[in-house]
Amino acid sequence: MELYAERGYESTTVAEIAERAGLTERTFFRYFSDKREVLFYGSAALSEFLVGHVEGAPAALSPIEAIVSALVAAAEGIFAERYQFARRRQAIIAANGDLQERELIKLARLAAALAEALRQRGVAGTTASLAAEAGISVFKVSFERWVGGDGSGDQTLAKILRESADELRAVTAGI
Amino acid sequence: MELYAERGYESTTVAEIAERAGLTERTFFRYFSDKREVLFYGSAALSEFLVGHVEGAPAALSPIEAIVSALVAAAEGIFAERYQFARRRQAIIAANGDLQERELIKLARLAAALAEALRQRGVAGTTASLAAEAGISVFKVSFERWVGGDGSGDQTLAKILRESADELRAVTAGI
DNA sequence: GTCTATAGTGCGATAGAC
DNA sequence: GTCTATCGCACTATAGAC
Repeated sequence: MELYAERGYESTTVAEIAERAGLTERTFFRYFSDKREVLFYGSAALSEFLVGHVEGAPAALSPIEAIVSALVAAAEGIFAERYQFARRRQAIIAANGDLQERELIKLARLAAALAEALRQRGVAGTTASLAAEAGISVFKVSFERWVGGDGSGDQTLAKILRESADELRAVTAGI
Repeated sequence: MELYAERGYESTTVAEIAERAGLTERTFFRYFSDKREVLFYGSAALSEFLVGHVEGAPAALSPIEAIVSALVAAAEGIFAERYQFARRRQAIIAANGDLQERELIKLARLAAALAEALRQRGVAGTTASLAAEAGISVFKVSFERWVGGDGSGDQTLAKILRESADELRAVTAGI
């Protein structure tokens, strides 16, 4: 992140990253399948966190409620104390198309994992996919608003998530 | 597409594509910014089609209705007569992660363009983003169901889109 | 059209941990 | 003595500079 922030993602070579880390290039590629992946280290943990919450959600919760409550839990338990980190990381990603692509596929895989967790709760296939995709849409829009703020971080991600979820309901009510 | 289908995306080189097309490698890269882009030739036209429909939609339509009706128009005007092509193309993309990433960023940019078209209609920023993202979610889920069918194509994409949009409304009503 | 930097892979050697 | 992490090196293809 230091190097990507200093000189940009594209003009940073893997050799430079490896050198600063005191390793060889070959070892970098042992840990990270490619040059982008190093920025997405925490995504597996986030996925497990969210899937666990959906699995453990009260049976009374509707599919979309299970998803949104998992997202809110992550906002409070994971993201709340990482505001500055999230802003720095997002600025790097926003500056490069390849990194945006990687971010999008991580979110898509997350949606797929959440849909599968819903199916385990007995939710029908298409319903599960739509609830998960809608939840990720809420997350994307909310996260952008959160890190795109003035830097004070006074609006919590959890609050923005709840507002956006409400607004999605209002928006789709018109179908 | 022939080469990617025959031997897979990864084990096809740009040199081979250029050779079959009777061109040099250098010329391939003049037309396509990278090896993946050649599979996404039509995406600009699709974006213009959808944005045009949203811009020209009756003022009475709600944001989400404007999006869904544009998608249905594309299903009928563009995709309906390209079912086998869509299936072949999607099979190639489904077999490779890099291609999936490119597909996702195309859809994300499409969502951004649709959101912007809604803002031109006077829709508030967050509402526009959520309506566009929700619309693209419906499209993704619907398109997968369409090309993932038994190959008969008896279910039209337009019909699946309408059903999925209805189901999204039902799903989000529970928020 | 020519040339070159860099990402990423395959394979084998080596060193250290337990 | 086995297992695992790092390293060294050769090699290819993409993609960009000129």
